[in-house]
Parts: sequence; C-alpha cells; structure tokens
Amino acid sequence: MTTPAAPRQPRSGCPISIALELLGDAWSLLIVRDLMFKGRRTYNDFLAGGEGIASNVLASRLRKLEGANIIEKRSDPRDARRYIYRLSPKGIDLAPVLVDLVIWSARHVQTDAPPAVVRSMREDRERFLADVRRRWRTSA
Amino acid sequence: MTTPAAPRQPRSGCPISIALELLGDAWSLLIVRDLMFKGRRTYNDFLAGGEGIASNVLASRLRKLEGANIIEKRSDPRDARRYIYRLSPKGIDLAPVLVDLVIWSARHVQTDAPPAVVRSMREDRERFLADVRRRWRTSA
DNA sequence: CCGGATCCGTTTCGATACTG
DNA sequence: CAGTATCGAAACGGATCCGG
Repeated sequence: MTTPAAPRQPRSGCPISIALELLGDAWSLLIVRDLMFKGRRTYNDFLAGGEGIASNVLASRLRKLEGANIIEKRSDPRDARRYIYRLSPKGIDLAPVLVDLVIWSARHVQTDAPPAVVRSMREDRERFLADVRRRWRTSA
Repeated sequence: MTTPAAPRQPRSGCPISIALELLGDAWSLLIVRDLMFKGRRTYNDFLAGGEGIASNVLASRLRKLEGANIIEKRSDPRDARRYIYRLSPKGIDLAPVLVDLVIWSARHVQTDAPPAVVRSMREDRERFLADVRRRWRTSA
C-alpha cells in the first residue's frame, strides 16, 4: 500500500532552519545578490545576468521572495509594461550574510572577486555594510 | 524533437554563485549548524536531530560536504562501528555566515533563539566568533 | 545498534516553446 | 517584457533492507 503523500513536515523554530526554508535553494540568494550588488532589477536582468536560471524557476522564486517580504515589486513609472524589483528592508538586512559568504569564498575557493573589494569587506566591514545600505536607501 | 539532456552548465566565478553551488540547498547548512552549535557529530545525530532529513539525502550531503572539505569523517576510536564527523578549518570559517543568519532571522521572523544569545552575537560579534572557534579547536 | 544503500511514488527542476 | 505551459530528467521523502 502506498503512502498518501505527506506534504513535508514543518520545520523547527531554530532560526537557521527557518531562514533556510526561505533561502535554502540554489537561486534565491543569487537574486538577492543581483539586487544588492549588481544593479539588476527587472525580470530580464535576472534572466540574462543570473547564471542561467530558467524562466519558470525565476518566476517562482520571485513570487516566493515577494511573499516573504524580502523583495518588492512595482511597475516602472516610465514604462508601463516593465516591473522593477527592489529589496525590502528585510531584504537589505541580508547584506551581512552575503558579505560573509563572499569573504568565505574568497578565502576557500578561487573566485573572480576583486581582491580590493574583498579586503574592504573584511577589514572595514561595518563601513562597507553602511555603504551598501546607504546606496540602497538613496536609490529609492 | 527532444533535447538530449544537457547536464546543467557550470556557474560563473562570482563568489556567491560558487558558494551556493556547495551550500545552496535545504540541508547542507543545517548539517554545518548541527556540527557548529548543537554538538551533533554522528550520522544518527543528524538523522534524529535535524529536521527530518531522509537517510539517503543525508548520506548524499555528507559526501558532498566531505568532498568539498567542509567536514571531515573519521571512525570513533572508542566504538569501531561509529563515525565522527567534524568541521574542517574551511567549515568552521562558515561561522560568520551562520551567525548573521541567526541575527537576521531573529530580527525578521519569529524564532526560538534565546534572545540573550542573539544579543551576544550582535553586540559582541567578534568575541562570540572567537569563542566558537576556540571551542572547536579545543574539542579536537 | 550504526551507517548507510535501494526501491519507488511524488515533487521540483531545467530547457524551451509559447502568450498577453 | 514578463511571465505560462509543457514535458522529460533529476532530486526528494519515506520506507525498508543490509553489511559489519
């Protein structure tokens, strides 16, 4: 007799567990990175500039991130058929995580990250984060 | 006509992209967390204490993490049938990422993280990280 | 018991074609 | 431009089995 498909039990209240429920996949944090560091903000930006995400998967991740209030979507005032995605306050607060991920990668796997940027992240972390946040705030 | 299955193209050299190739799934960072913070270190520890990972998936993740030199495996000197997993230097260097994830979760989603611990992570981050590393080093 | 491997139904992914 | 629709391939989750 076959089991009637139990739909993945909910996770514990452990903070990391909950965070990974939102971000624990191959693409979500890449979209956040695109928004935070690469100046990408439209569907086609992500599609072309990401590392080859499929369009259906992209749409699904954007929905999920928006549903979790990590990103916000609104239509471009200058072009009605275009939407602009933007990090929410909750989304920009992921900056420390991404910065640490860059530092870790630079140390342990070879990357194409400019050493000067990585050094600035590591040696002047608070200032780097403040800059990220300021750029985000002023680009409203 | 059907496409003959192109096997997932490699990713760019962007550090976050590369990191997520190793860690961008629902379980890998949970195993790292178990090792770093929860004192779990055997297969059955993860199986029972994790949030319900299936045994085949767990075995697959452990292989992947070991292959990436993030964890190390050796047999328990006191019980020949048991293996002990441990974070490598590369693995313990993920501590900042996990700490930031905890801080982010505590701020933006409700968790069961003890507020005192979170405050210590946030307000005395360097010291907290040094403690994590020291505990890891001395528990060799 | 411990650390997996195997089998199998279900779900998700990836690639591409198509649409408003 | 911003997504759906479709479909085969791969991964997952659960249960069970197995060598030491």
